[in-house]
Amino acid sequence: MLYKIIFMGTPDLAAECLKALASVSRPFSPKSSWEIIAVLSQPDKPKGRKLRLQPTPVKNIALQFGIPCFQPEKLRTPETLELLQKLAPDLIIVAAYGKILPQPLLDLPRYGCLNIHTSLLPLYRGAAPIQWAIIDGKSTTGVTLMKMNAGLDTGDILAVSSTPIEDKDNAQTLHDRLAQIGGELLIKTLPDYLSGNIIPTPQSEAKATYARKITKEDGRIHWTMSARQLDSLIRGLTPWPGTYCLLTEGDKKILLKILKAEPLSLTENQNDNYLKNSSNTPSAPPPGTILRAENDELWIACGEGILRILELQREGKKPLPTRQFISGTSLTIGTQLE
RNA sequence: CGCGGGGUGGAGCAGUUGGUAGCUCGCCAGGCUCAUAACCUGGAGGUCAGUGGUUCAAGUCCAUUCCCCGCAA
Repeated sequence: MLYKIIFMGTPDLAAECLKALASVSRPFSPKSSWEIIAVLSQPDKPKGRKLRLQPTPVKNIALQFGIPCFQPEKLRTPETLELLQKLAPDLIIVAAYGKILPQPLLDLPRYGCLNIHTSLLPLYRGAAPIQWAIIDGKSTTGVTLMKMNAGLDTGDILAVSSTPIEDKDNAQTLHDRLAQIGGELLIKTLPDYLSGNIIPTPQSEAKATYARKITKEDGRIHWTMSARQLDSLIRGLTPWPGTYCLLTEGDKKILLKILKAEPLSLTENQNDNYLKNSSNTPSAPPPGTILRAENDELWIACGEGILRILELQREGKKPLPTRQFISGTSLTIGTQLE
């Protein structure tokens, strides 16, 4: 039996899964194997400073493996549906495609449509599960393979694979790991699914949470948050869209990106002492105050605790480690960031 | 031609109306110290991104090329 598969996806994560899937060429049982007969990806979009058109990561992989790649503007057209009907897939696999699949498409393949989602469903349904898991300070996340239905990431679960979120993980490192795990989970689960050895498990609606899309505004640092929360926020939004605050310089406010930081690990007591001693005011300095700026140490007062900045970037300039940033910029203790 | 910032010793920056190129680090040597990533003294290291032009004189003004980055996507 040769299973004809259509793969739908767009960004790096999907490209990694496609690569895994396409690399397994040998039959998974004496009489069975699969073939990716076509790939669907979003239309190329302008990127970069010059707004040049660039192929999607999935398209690149498709080209590399010589798989036909289609990039329809819309799925809900007779033409697109007809195209897919002619391809007559036995199975469709979707990974971060970027569009909702209409019901006729979900019903088209004999084995349905499977989706790879980078969270432990029913947690973090939606667009940005990786980021939100980090931002929320979760200790574990993972990848879920599920059978798609009309809802948003609401389908029955076929398999999961989990991974711990390390203190040093950011959205990039976690993404890369989940992409690899996702690919492995896919090629490991698919044979069992196709031979009917897996019974899909419904998700618990009561436990479901939603991971809404990230915007640039989410990267605005609010110093009233705790140092720990800000650390999670920074890691969750790295490398995109990044976090930033504003520094007043003369009569201008310049954008300051915070690329890397960590909560200062002092005891509560030391913390309090520093907060009191470093300020001219009798009470603790308000959140956003620079408490220390020398060598590798750049300390900012937060709503709770102190954030130690490790790497930052001012607008128009390159990213710099704290030490080098300080050597060229005069940062006065007591200055307020906003 | 989407808007904007910038390319100055090894790193990061300053350089005012054109007139001897500075600062914070780093590096090298010496000193202080029980010791040091701390402190003191001295030192090396730059055809100021490239090219052309204006001028008695250009890092600075004009033109142009290359490269980096923020916004926007």
